[in-house]
Amino acid sequence: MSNLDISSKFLSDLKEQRCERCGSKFWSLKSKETCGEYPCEPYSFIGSPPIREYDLDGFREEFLSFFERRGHGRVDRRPVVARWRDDIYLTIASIAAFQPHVTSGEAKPPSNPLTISQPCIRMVDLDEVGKTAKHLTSFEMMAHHAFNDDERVYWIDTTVELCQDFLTDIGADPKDVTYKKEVWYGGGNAGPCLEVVIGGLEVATLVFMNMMKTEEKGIEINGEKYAPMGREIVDTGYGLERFVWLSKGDETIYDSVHGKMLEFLGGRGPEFFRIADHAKTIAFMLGDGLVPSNSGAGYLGRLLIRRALRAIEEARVEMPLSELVLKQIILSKFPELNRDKSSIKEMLGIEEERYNKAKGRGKRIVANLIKEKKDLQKELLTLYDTHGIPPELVKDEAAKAGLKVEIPKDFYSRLASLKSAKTQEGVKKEKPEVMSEGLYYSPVKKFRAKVVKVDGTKVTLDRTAFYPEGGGQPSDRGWLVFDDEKIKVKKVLKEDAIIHEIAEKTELPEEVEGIVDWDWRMKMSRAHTATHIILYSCRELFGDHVWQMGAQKGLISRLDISHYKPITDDELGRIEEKANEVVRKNLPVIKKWMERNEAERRWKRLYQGGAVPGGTIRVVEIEGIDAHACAGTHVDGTGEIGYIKIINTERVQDGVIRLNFSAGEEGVKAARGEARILQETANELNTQLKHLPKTVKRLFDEWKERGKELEDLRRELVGLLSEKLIAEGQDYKGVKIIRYEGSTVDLLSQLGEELMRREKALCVLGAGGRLIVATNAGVDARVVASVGAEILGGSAGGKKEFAQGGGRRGKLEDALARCVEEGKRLIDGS
RNA sequence: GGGCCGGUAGAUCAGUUGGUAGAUCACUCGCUUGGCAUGCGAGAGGCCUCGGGUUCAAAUCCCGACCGGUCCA
Repeated sequence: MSNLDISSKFLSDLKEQRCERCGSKFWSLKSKETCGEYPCEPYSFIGSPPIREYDLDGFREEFLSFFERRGHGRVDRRPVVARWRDDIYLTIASIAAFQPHVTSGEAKPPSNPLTISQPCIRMVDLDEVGKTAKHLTSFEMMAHHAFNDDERVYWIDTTVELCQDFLTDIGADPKDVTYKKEVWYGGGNAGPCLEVVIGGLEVATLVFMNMMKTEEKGIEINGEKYAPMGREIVDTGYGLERFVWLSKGDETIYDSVHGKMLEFLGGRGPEFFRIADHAKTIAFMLGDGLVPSNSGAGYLGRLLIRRALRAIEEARVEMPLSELVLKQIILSKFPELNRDKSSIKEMLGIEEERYNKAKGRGKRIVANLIKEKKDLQKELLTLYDTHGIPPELVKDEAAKAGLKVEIPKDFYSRLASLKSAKTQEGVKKEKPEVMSEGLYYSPVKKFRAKVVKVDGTKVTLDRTAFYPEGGGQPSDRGWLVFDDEKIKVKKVLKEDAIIHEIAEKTELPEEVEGIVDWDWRMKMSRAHTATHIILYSCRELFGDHVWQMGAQKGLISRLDISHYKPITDDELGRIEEKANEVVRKNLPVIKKWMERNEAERRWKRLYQGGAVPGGTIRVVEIEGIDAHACAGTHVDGTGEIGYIKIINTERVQDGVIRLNFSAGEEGVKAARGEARILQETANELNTQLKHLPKTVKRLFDEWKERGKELEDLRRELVGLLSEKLIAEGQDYKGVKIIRYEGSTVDLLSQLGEELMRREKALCVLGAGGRLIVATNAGVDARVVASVGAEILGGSAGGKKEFAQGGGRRGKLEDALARCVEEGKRLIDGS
């Protein structure tokens, strides 16, 4: 039997049949011509529901308690933002909550078997929402999972029986149920599956995961190869919303699921369906701490928000998006979504404002293009790609100007192909096992170790107290000591093993002594613990949407947090104060290894630094504050940090703010450095530190005032000079020849201008290494200026009536004389 | 994480092959009117984001930083 076959005692009691329409294999109690699923068969449940009527909360509880009674442990939902994964942004299925660590066998499941109702978000069908009767961007996937390892829980038989029992339990006629065989794959796993169909609607999928992706020989599914993984996992998915729809028999799933919301919106139809759907998905995203952004997971949030705003416009609903999202939060009855309500409201307000601005900007850009008579048709793609202007808007604006623009049917797919050509290969995975024994989590400053391997300057030891680079923490430094030698360890990396990079190539004895640069280590440890503290301070101040988005420790460290607006100077001060308060309390910092699922149960905000490998994870807890999954080195009490100085903040992306800071003596140094710069500035201006801002403002104002005065004076001088120069200038064949050496080019150009207004003249003006030729006598000023500039060792150019030039050598006086000569020659010739 | 745009007056934007920084709206003052909408005239308002380079000369060209917009995964 192949890994893709299904056999079950339960199914053998049913009739095995083949669909006349689509050809797929299926089982059911009674004989049927088709597999029963739409479009082979129409939705027969509409108007005549085949099960008892339920609402969302009622059905969810019915499901979970049914499986609880059948020995399944009930497990809390995970957030829709999949922070424990580095391959997906959003939770797209219930099994995603247990991938990859539980499915791979590394970590124990929180319960086995278990049942869960997991809110999921899928963006793939975004365009279908509202257009069809059944597509949603967010839904709850209810499931019963069994992980068959050393002990066998259950496999195909029990799964199908449980399913059938449950369906009967909620009032379905067993004869109405068909099980259709398919092949399932996703998230690196694959296996056969049964689609459970009632009334034409697929309400559940029972997946029997028994294979995983492989590079070697295997069965090919959708272009990828899969081989048996030696573990069997029951992965079921029951669509909560679909069951509720089935139970009500409404025309669309939106009527059944979003009835109250549609009432609140006061309308029905594709736009209203879309608003209801998107508002709920946004509620889950933001409620689970996603901050809208121009990149990363946050972009998916913004995308949905913009779609929702467009739908609101189309439906002419006169309500701000934030109100609709908050309404969905209330209707969904998930209390945890409510926690950061004021931030959610504010974020949506900001996003709405941003959208309106972008729209206004879009209109102006299109208007400009129309004015320039550009081919809008050709610009559609660029306009959307670089400015985010939807083609519909271009069409509307063009229509207002009486122009016709056609939106190509394949617009979005063309855009996609434009992109996919550029997408790069995925990042390769690292994380091999550590071969050397790591001593770096104990306070070991000196150790003896055997030399295992030397490859140039790369040394591997059987044990080491050097912390290897990782988790945003730079590696330890130190020395290897043997005989009479002491060699510097520059860097330590974790590759196959822990590699020590030493300063020079050398012969090493069998055994060496390692000395860790403890001063450096302590600096890094202080910085690392400080990072955790600052993150906590930010969350306390701003709210639950604050997560760590990245960090790098060093003498100057940085912490990136998710937050939707810039941090003010005042807030920065408060973060710093709060962080130092934690330092002063000298709270214990507890590090311990824990089973992943136990740690996850205990702390909800473990994964700040991103996905963490392994079934056992290291947890760093600052007592009474917070705990993170973290592999870095830390101080034992927050008091050891001494002092935290936040240097500044910067915006990394929309929704991500970077805080630069220093800890301990480095913090003091940073603070003193700032003070010194200020003091030097004050000294330079000959003022006291406290008067610095006032003085700088006064000086800057004065400087501007001086500029204006200078301009006035120049104007007066130009008036006087031009009179004088005209009087003194010599006449040459009806052209006044004026030659003058002045102080600045600015003055001379104005002077030239003025003289042109007053006289028919040839003006040759010079200042420093530069000269200006202005004339209205019909000769080319550029030629005249070039001749002069040549003498100065440079060149000249400009307009026919007004040229400039200059150089670095030679005498200005000679150049001017030569210009006059050349000017006269040209006048002769004209 | 990657790509594409942009940064000039309070706002929106022009700025020709490098050669004297502009328009429109808003603002201030004056005139027009019984008053308002308006109309006419004048004026004020610019480290052209910052730093470096090329050049006789950079808002303009090159490199870098900072800030902003936008699309995709």
